[in-house]
Amino acid sequence: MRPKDITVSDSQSKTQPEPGAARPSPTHVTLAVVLQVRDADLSVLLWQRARPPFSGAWSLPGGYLGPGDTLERSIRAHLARKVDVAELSLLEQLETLSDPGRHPDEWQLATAYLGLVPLGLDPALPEDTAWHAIDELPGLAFDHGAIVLAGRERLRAKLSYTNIGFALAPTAFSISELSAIYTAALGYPVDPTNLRRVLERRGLLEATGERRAPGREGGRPAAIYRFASRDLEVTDQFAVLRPPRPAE
Amino acid sequence: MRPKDITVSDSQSKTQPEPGAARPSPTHVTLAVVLQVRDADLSVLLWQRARPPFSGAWSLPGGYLGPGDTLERSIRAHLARKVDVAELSLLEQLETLSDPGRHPDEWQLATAYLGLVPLGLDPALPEDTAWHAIDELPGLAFDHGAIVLAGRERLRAKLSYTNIGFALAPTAFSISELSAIYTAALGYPVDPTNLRRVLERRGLLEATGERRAPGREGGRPAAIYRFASRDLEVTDQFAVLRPPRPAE
DNA sequence: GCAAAAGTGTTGTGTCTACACCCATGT
DNA sequence: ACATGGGTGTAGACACAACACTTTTGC
Repeated sequence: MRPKDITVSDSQSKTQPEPGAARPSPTHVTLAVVLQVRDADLSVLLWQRARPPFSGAWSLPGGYLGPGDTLERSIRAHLARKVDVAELSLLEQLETLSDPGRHPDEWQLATAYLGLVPLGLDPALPEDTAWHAIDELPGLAFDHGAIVLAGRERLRAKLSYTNIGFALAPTAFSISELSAIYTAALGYPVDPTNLRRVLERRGLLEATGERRAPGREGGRPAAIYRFASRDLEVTDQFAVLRPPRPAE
Repeated sequence: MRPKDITVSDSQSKTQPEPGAARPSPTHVTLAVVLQVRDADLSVLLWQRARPPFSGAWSLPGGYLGPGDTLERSIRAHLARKVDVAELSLLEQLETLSDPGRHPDEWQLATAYLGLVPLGLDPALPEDTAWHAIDELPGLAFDHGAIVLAGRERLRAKLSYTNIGFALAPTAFSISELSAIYTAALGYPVDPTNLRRVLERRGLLEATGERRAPGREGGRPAAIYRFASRDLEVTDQFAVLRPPRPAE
């Protein structure tokens, strides 16, 4: 009844692993698609590889899974070397990639995570790390380009039927700021008027009572809101936020 | 710049892995939540463990990842020992679990898949394998109970905004049969009248022109339909199929 | 008073549920 | 004929987009 294709790590028959060759057991890395709205663009945190393979190419931050770590602890630890982990407002698993050809030199599995950073934070970054607008990505190392797109799609879908917006927004914000965040993340304009009504109907939004002082050009002061919860919740199983109807 | 917590599989500094103890590299298994509507119940394929840990307990089918395999090839191969793989109408990745405590004896990662089998097929099963109605599950080994629930949730959500119904339905069916399938999978009644209109509006349904001969009790013969596509497609990013409004 | 920015009211539309009604067949 | 099950028509509920209008501020 025991699977017969085990080689290493079988507690009964202990074989010496053959390093190099056709490695019997894969290495495992964790990666993260860390997204933030910066300057009205949805951006991703990339790291420039210093050595082969893909030397010089941009890639997702991450690294090997350490002994006894969970996947989540691993990616948090690797990210901590790039960004202050306390600034991550959300971290969730995306998928695990296993194509044997995805790494040229070794058999490597990769578990990808989606991480979000609220607007406004600007963590200090190491030299080899930078934000890139997701619409103008360079070619990425390995299969990382596809992973970034998967992360963006996950975010876009969840904006519709969960309160995930809290993870992109600062703790307090005006409705027009929030609308700008949704617009950047979704890639199409989101009407502030209707956005507020949708989020209010679902009980996601709370008025703080404060108001933002208007700019030098005047204008009515904006009311300041916060999200009622800062934990991910599915608010509408069957959701919302359609793109605008295309003009005739 | 290189992650510092690597042990094995670092091509520069080759260290001898320490087997046993705190194993430096995890084992990796693939598991599948295989679902089918049987007798008006959504059911899952389970396998009764023959040896410790959890000897005698029911668990998800699967096994170790073989050298050079992708995760998907691995779970297909393991499932082939239980069910004819040709009968799987859908297979997609769910999540990868990595809690070090999830297996009592070894450090083991598990990647779970969701598999679907169309109504009507009744594959021959080995002695130690059986279908269980998902609403009356026994306690499962490891963390498999939670994985089953995750699989069911994924299915339920996708019934709303994709054409995933094709994977639960036979190739040809009447609307009332299809409604029974959706009802079993979702756990609440789905009106056949409206189900047809929703699926037709989205262009998912095709009339074959044939009709089903009525039963011994008479009745109008049912028109026979098929799904227009048998590949998974997201049909409505922002979807549908609400539970019935609770009666006052 | 006028421009600018925020917020409210209102209308219209698409998509769904609910349910009454009509159709085709067997006995 | 009438019971049984399938199919159609229609009305109402809702949630949303669109957009005109009103409010509040700075200059």
